[in-house]
Amino acid sequence: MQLKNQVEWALHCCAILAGLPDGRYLATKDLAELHGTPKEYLSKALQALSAAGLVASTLGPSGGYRLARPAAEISFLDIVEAVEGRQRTFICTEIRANSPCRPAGFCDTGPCTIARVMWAADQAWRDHLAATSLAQLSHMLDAELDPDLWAATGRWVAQRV
Amino acid sequence: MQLKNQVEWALHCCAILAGLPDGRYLATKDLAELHGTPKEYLSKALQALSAAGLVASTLGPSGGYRLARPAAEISFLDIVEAVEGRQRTFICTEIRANSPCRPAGFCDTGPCTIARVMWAADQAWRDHLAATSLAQLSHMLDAELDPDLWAATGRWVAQRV
DNA sequence: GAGAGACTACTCGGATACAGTCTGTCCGAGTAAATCCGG
DNA sequence: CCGGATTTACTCGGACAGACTGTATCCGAGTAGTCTCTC
Repeated sequence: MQLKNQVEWALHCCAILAGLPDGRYLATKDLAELHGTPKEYLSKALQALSAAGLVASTLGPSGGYRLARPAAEISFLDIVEAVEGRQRTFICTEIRANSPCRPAGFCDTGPCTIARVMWAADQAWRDHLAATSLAQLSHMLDAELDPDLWAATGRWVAQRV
Repeated sequence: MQLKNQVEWALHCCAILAGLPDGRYLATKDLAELHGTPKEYLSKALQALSAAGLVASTLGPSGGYRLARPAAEISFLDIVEAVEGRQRTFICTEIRANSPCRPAGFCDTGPCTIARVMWAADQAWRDHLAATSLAQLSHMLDAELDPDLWAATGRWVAQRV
């Protein structure tokens, strides 16, 4: 069970977009160059973000993407679910029902006990992702790690918008 | 991102094996019949459990599988990791390093900030799975849900070992 | 009756096949800004 | 100099292809009990 690499790309792209001046857009081409990813494929991830309403796009020259909401109102979970979908990681196919010793007309009293444990773990994962916003990420990048690279990236982006 | 259905099968099989009399084995054929799964493919999941040391097998007639440890010492995480592998769900490919504005000879100060958030969520998921043991699951099945089906299943299994 | 050999039922592992998803590419349609051209 | 037409640069969406993984089946090798046969 692995998240697709588009999730990683989408997260990094959103981190960049969170630092954009108000009202400016950054093109897919620049995002792809910045991260060394194939432009056309990265575009799929950005389209998913757009479909989920996390980013807004504009056509034409000086077009591209920007965040559709303040960075504080976009969580990691929003981005992961936009790319991966909202389905639970554990699918219960109710194999209980296949039991040869199941009494005739037996009616299940509720969701499979095993599924409930798995779903609770899934929820713990989602809760953790929902607790971190893009604004917090920007703050971490500013303060904690790689301030030089992050600042240089900011200047590089500023030239393009 | 979805867990494979072998994970579901493995969990249900372990729940059955946890109720087995000491020293007795249950054959793949019976486990497959009980859950309505293809025997040969289910066998792959059981082999994975065996490779991880969670279950023990014996050949020959009256052979099959049993738990290799007390049910209280086998967690959901053990089973999930046996089938799915121990890799983290989020793979960081360090796309930071592809940045065209990365200073020459720049040395990363540590793991990617985004990866650290994703890994922390991953850990929350694993912690939750590690907190539930097969013994607890047996207790839940006994007490909370479907006691009729669970008891009937116990009798069905008892005839086979 | 005892021991050796054959038989049976099972696990294990490899080979194979098919479908679906992931990854990646290509191209045409549509759109908004910039540019150009005619009055 | 101004307004409309053209060009340009981008997004969007679909079509397509290759690689990989997940799902599933089949079969032969090996093993541990059981049965049979011979002495």
